Amino acid sequence: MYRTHTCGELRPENIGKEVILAGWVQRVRDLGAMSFIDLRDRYGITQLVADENTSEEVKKTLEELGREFVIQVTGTVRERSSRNKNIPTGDIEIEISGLKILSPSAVPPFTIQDDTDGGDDLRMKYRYLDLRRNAVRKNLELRAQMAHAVRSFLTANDFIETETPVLIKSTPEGARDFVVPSRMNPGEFYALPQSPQIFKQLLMVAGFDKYFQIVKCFRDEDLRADRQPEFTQIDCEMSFVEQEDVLNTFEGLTKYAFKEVLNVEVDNFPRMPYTTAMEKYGSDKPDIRFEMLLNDLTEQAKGKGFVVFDSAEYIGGVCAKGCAGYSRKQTDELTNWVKRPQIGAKGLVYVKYNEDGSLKSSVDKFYSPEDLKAWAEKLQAEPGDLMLILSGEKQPTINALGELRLEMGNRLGLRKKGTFKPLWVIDFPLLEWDEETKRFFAMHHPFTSPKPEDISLLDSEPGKVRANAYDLVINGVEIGGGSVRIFDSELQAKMFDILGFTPEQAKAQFGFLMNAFKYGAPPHAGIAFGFDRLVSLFAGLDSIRDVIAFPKNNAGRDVMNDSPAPVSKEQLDELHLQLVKKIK
RNA sequence: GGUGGCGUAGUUCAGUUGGUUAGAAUGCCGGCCUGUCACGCCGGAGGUCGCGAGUUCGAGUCUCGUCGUCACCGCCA
Repeated sequence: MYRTHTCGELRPENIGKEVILAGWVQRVRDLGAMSFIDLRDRYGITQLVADENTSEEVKKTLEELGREFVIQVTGTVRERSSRNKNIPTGDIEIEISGLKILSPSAVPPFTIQDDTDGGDDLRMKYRYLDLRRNAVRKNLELRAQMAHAVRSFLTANDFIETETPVLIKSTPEGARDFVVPSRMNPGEFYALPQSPQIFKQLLMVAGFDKYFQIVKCFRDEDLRADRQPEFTQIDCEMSFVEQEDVLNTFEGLTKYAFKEVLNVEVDNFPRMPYTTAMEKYGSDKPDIRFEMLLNDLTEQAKGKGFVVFDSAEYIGGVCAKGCAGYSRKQTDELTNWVKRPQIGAKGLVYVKYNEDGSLKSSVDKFYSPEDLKAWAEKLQAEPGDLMLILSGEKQPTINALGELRLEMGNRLGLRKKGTFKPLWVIDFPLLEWDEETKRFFAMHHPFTSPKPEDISLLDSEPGKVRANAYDLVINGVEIGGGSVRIFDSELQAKMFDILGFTPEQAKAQFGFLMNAFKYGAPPHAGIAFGFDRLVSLFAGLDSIRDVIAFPKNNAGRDVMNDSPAPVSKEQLDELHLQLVKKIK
């Protein structure tokens, strides 16, 4: 037996007890005639003590100890003469009678403590050491708790957890696939799934009725703080349901997770049409922790001789509460902020609605106080507020205003981490026009059903057709999305046609699904949550890397094992692969 | 594919207008220390200033390139 207790469990009631502990040396404090050692495992820290009663043999071993040595210690629990209120085991200590080094440690490159001195790069390279730190391990414990909560909720609701293949067929739609060469089938490739989409629909045809899986998905696209090449989804599909059934079920799941894991009660989730989200929040994933809604000023601001506005397709603004006192420096700062290439606005017009009711703007030359008053009314600005106005082409300007709204929300501290405001964004457009290829793409995926009342528009105005598609958004983060699927072969064929597939192409790509639908496909709908994002949201983190045990960097590299890496000539030969040009 | 930030001791950082021998803290090593818990005190070692060119009498500092890393835009049905 390596240990009788963990390093987090001994208390005064154990005093006098003979125990064996094992763990890592957090720190040795050598006071000369006596020494203290903090012994750490994932459960906590227990203080070991050696003094004049300690054997020479133990003392000798003590001298060899360094940080992160793995040791086993035998001893007696005793009361401390000076207690430490900061740790749960702070009332006791272990008087060492036996000490064994199980495994020595090189000096670690950074300190294993909550406020480590290690930078991100270094901690990634030595991820196994970083994971010893409380702060990092706690995120993964939270992740495990959440996975457990999800399983228990969905299992209790009759969902069947089913695994689907990881080696599947590449499809041209959507993100780039990771491809895997097949040794046994020269010149042919598997792809890793971007999601188990088609398989879960087949499970519905199979009559599974309610399916879920916590599953890895893979997308070969450029990364961000909240995007990894491999990530985890809570993937679900249900039969004989309508949109409302799916929304209610997964609203229930989300609330259950909040309650179980964080003990937080969240309000019912509002439903917001996509068009409202775009027009009022400038985003399809609105952060509704604060108001500051976008408002259209095109009508009010046009035709007064200000050439920038007069030539603009759209003029819109937001009202920053209590910011009328902003200095020239602050407004200049905001102007520069919106002019950054990432935001792309040409400039920023501001109107200060002073406490005394007067109005001061950067365009006073063109607008009378009455004009500005009308703006204030539209933006619901009151004395003391600052109105910020952008103009230009409609869509880019709305996007920029949405970004500006979030930035002001940040500056005003309106985006608090512990506050959770989920909502459903619904009625997404079915199709998206791509300028480059001059064709429509499915905004969600090709199996998403149009709203029945919009089906008549499919031929005349495909861009206006709304889908039975929905996203769960929490605090401006897209947590998940899904749709009601098409289960009618004829409608599905029409969709493929609109998406530019010939019947032959459609058959080659999705023939087995269409074939399956011939044998009695139930109406079905589904949803998938980004599990990593959900965990990082619960943890109050901005990067999903912190909730993944071994994440990749933003170039998709694992800096710990230095992958991806070249493979040998023999491996390539076996896979019937030849490199076109030598890299590096 | 693009924009920007960062790269100096094991680590986190400072380094003035381009100017003598590149500093601090922490960690590490040695010594002292009987109640520490961020122990304390004394001493010591530790540097390819990411790499390569260039400008200059002289480059950690300026220029260009390159590599690494982070954030963002494009991209991610």
